[in-house]
Amino acid sequence: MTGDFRPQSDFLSTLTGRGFLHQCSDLAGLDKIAKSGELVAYIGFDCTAPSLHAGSLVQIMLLRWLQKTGGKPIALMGGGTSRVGDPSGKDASRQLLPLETIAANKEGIKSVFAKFLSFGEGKQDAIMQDNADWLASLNYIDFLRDTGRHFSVNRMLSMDSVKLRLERDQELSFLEFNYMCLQAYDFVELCKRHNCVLQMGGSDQWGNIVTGIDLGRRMGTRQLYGLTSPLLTTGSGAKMGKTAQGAVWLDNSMLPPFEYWQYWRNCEDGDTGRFLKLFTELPLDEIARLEALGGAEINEAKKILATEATAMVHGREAALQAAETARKTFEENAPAENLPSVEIEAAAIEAGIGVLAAFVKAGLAASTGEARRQIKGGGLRVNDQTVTDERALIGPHDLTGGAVKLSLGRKRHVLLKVA
RNA sequence: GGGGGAGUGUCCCGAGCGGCAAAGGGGGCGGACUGUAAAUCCGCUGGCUAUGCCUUCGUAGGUUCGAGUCCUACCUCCCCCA
Repeated sequence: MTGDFRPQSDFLSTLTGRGFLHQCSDLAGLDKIAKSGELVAYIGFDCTAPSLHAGSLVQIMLLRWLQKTGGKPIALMGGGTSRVGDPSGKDASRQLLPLETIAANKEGIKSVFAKFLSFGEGKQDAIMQDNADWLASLNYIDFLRDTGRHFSVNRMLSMDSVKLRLERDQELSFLEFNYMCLQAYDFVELCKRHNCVLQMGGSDQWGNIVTGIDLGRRMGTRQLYGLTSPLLTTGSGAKMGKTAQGAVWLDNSMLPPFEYWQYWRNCEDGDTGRFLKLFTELPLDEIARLEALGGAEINEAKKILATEATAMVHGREAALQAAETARKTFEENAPAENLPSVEIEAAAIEAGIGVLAAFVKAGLAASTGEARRQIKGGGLRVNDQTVTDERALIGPHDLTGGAVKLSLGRKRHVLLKVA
């Protein structure tokens, strides 16, 4: 997509070099602005969840690189659009969120951004905006008159996202159709308020971004630009940021640093280089070296990936600790006191707790039934001893340093600690 | 408005003569093999105080010893005609 264009700006050369660039509306034009040091850009984020997960990490890194290369990042919260509900969930299962929840979610998300961006009042400082500020008070008639007339339905119908739906005879509600209008309006509004001329996003946002650029032109803003990142999947095609246990949250209260570290450590061989470029800030030549490691040596690269990626979210100390915990656990098969833990009352241990209940309590099994099945399959271990009797009890004699180590499979370990 | 079809295991797709906790996939989890990878092979994939009990096939009723299966009404979606 980038052709042979050689960007002059630090921003675009970083993006192209690291594999962030999928499409851009005008590379040369954008490059010029980026080089001038006046680039203000935004990315929109949903605030339907209390935090962000690894699926948004590419977007977050885009903003981070923007700031590091002299630009001003804007994180736009979809507080206004969240009030309408998510249109893409076609079964009405997605509820409208109460305003307080949206507010709380915004706070959580902001704390994630704070780890990646420096916020403030300065020229290059990141800011957070909420489109509820302008969308919530929007008057329908005014909107139609001032903005609505600039949207070409013909054009919108020709966009892939819409066209596909029509061709497949899938329902496309008016509400959903309007999302791109609102998003386009956001872009224009941010341009007016903050001189923001670039919207970035995942490649699935391309149509919406272009609609915004178009609206800007019709409404007489400066020339706007759009840029998308590739939609990330793992080598085997799975969506980034989701595992069976749930999303890979970027918040230590929702996902312990150790598990975050593990997520990256367990990436597929073929993803290692790509991920190093996208999710760490190691120099490219260093990455090239790591990427070239063959066979089992690639594991060294994965550990570096895991530690670097974790350091960015949870701090270097926590990252090193996670690395050390993993080393003890997996390489030495030694007890590691910093594994994720769950507390249990002393009295319960005194009396003896059934293995089934213990694994459920530790969150390693969803139900006693599942725990039972795992035992049958040889998947559960207590202090590294495979459990064979589902009626076994865990008592004081199983404690080492006030904790029992419960394991599910090779990789998932939880310490049950006496409170 | 008229005619026809469909909604199944709370991840998805999808079979299902009145005996059904319900075939088969995919996905996921566990085991073996490895390198905490991939591929491959094997097992598991409603809940519980468990030789039994409870809840599941769009919703609510009905027939029946017994209903995912038959009947009625309703809801939702799709197709054809107007």
